[in-house]
Amino acid sequence: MSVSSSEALCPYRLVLEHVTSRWGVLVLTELLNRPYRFSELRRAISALGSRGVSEKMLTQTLQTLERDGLVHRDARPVIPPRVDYSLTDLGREAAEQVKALAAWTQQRMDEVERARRAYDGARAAS
Amino acid sequence: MSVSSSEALCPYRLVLEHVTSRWGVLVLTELLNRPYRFSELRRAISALGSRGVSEKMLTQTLQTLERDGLVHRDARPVIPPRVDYSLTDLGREAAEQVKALAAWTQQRMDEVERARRAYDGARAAS
DNA sequence: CAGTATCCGTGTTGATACTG
DNA sequence: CAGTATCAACACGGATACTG
Repeated sequence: MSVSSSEALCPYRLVLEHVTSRWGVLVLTELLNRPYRFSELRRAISALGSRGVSEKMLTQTLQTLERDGLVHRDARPVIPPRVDYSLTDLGREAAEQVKALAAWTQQRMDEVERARRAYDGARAAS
Repeated sequence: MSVSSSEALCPYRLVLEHVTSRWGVLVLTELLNRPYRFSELRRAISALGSRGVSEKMLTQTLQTLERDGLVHRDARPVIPPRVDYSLTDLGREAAEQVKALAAWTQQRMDEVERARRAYDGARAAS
């Protein structure tokens, strides 16, 4: 999943890729808790993922999600700059779906890992 | 999404990427209807997507999903070869989640497109 | 602080040709 | 039919440096 597949897919597939993209999932689920500022969000994601987001990727992800109407960007013209990101109503719906899928994945993780061991074991015995 | 991210993510993120990968979504939702043979599945996916799957990608996707215990592969030793793919119980659960997300995306597509036009319009007026 | 711009390595993708 | 193997192109992701 990539954030900005430039290819011509059916449009809904594109949105699906955005919300399930590497950082899209994490951004949406984090924002489900509360609004975040840019760097704050960056740190929050780095804290839970195996590795942090680059500024570039976070920017890109946020822009894509904003364009899709899932994330709201509130830029205040102050110094130093302050920008708050939050979910729109649409974004909240998406985030909840994604979170449900992620939750399912976590719940069933042990079954998946058992299946993997079985698969790998069978292959090693070739 | 990519099917086989080789990087070190938390393991559940990996499964999430598999099921939401470009072809993973389509394979799972197709198999939700009924079992398919390899080429049959290939044609079915090509029929609904904007573009077909390459044999390589379909193979890769199926292998990944099989390893995760989501897809069952039934290879009969006959000539010509015949291989049937179907969902496991685990795979059916995953497929239903994915389908729900995809369905949501389709339902809300018009809202997304309105948001996009608004976003692009605002940017064009710079 | 919140980005933008640029470069570059790498992985993923997809054609094509071939095999059992 | 159901794959495997190989190769080339390209997009993605990240590091770095810079800006308002």
